[in-house]
Amino acid sequence: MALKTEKAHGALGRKLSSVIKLSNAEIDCLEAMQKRVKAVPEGTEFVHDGEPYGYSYIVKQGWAIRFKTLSDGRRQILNFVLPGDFIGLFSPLFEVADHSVAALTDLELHPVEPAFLVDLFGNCPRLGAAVAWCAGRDEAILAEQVVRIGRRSAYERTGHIIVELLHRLRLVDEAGLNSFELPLTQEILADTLGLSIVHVNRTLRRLRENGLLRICGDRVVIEDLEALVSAAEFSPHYLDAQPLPRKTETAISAAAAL
Amino acid sequence: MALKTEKAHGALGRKLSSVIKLSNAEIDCLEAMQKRVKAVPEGTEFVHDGEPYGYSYIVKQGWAIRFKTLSDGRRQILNFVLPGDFIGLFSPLFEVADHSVAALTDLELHPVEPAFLVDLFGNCPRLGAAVAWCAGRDEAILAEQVVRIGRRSAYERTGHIIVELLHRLRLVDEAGLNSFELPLTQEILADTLGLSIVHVNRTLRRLRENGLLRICGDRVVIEDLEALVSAAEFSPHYLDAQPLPRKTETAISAAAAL
DNA sequence: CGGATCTTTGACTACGTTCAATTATTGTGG
DNA sequence: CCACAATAATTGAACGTAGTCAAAGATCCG
Repeated sequence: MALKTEKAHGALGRKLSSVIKLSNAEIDCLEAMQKRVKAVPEGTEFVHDGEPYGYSYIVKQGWAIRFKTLSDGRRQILNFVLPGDFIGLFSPLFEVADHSVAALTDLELHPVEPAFLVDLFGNCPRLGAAVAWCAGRDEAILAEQVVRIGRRSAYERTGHIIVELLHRLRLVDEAGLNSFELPLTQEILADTLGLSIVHVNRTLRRLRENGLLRICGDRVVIEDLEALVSAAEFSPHYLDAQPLPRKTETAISAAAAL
Repeated sequence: MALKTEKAHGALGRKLSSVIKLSNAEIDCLEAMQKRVKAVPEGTEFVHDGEPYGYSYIVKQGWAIRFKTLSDGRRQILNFVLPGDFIGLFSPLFEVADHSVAALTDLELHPVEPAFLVDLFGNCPRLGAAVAWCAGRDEAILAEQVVRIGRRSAYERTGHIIVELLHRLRLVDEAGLNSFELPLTQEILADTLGLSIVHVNRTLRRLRENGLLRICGDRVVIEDLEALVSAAEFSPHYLDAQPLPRKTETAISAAAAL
């Protein structure tokens, strides 16, 4: 069973490892949760606002967007869904989806049964807590998206999201030290940042001219991370990625012992 | 025990009743969760961004805001916290808070022990599911906030949040048919909607002149709800407030039986 | 009553949008 | 492998929504 301690167990495993030290039983459980694989081709909208959500998913590989569309076509992207992220974790609790989800790249998903999640909290409470941590972190990311759009300038917004993506991708081993694959058009970036395409283009140019970052093809290269962090006033603490507080760990273990 | 079916059990009870039919055992549990009461005077910031969160709370009475502040003083309010809402439900899972919370009015809170929440899912899974539903709904509200700020005009934004508040307050019996108490200055509204105070003022005037709504003192009166909903392109489905899907109910009951 | 906070309005500014056209880039079929 | 269509990126010019600055009323509250 030595293999089980060998890292991996997917992007989700890497993410959760930053929060709890996974036991063998928990690794088994995590693997059971990621048995099935479903492929979704690039461009597919596979969750539709206002329609039943269907499954919860874990993203094994690829990028997706959660978004809403207004009647006149305006679109707002809520956030990016990256490897190791959940999609629709709470969806079994709702009649219909409150947003749509589409694949930005070819996707590989692990469908997760609602019943499996329910059992998780009973059978594997530390893992359940770690999954709840994911939900809390996703909400923190969404909260930061509100601040980004509501109170930051276009220049700050654009820099800020790039640094956020760097941090999130690093956590699942999908980013280099200061560069990563960015499978986004400027239109997608615009709909994420609440800007027009034209203005995103001009803002990226400014960031490039100032020597902060460069986008070539599908790749971002951060030329001066320190300056970028400072220009965007980026603080990573909302992304957490630290072990659960000890108090909480003990409370969970106590509950498990009952 | 007839009294237990008599409605009430606080704003949270009213909210959860729309999702699950509460059994007597669940009502007992809900009451146990709301034994302690803590008063917080108007204006107090009682959760601080970057500092340990402390407790989770249930709001018994009053309004609060969750917000973030940038270094130069710009502030963005994430959302309003109303009676029956949770504050910091996930906070035990994080080292520090990713936002601040302040009382807009005098507040009465029920502090909730993390351990209590952990036990909840084991002892009272339907109630646990209902609490999870609250978390999912809060995320949906935050998602709508992103769309509001990112892709709606000032006029739409302002109308939209008023209708949202009407719906949310109705669910906990805090709103009349088309009016409610609104303990907000225009500055608070501005920081919520990502606008300047001056522009909020002008936008409210336009809404008034168009006969959609009127704010007098601490009260909003919606003069023409239909027109307001249409102008703001408001769709209430993200606020859900429907019974849990049957499939999910059965999955939860099955887990409980083990 | 008087200070503080909040609201309201005007004038000016600016950040970001819209419209339009040009130039890559990408993907596809002949 | 190239031609062509489609998509994406880039740039310019004009416009408009919303921000800033400033000052005058209104309201609240001790």
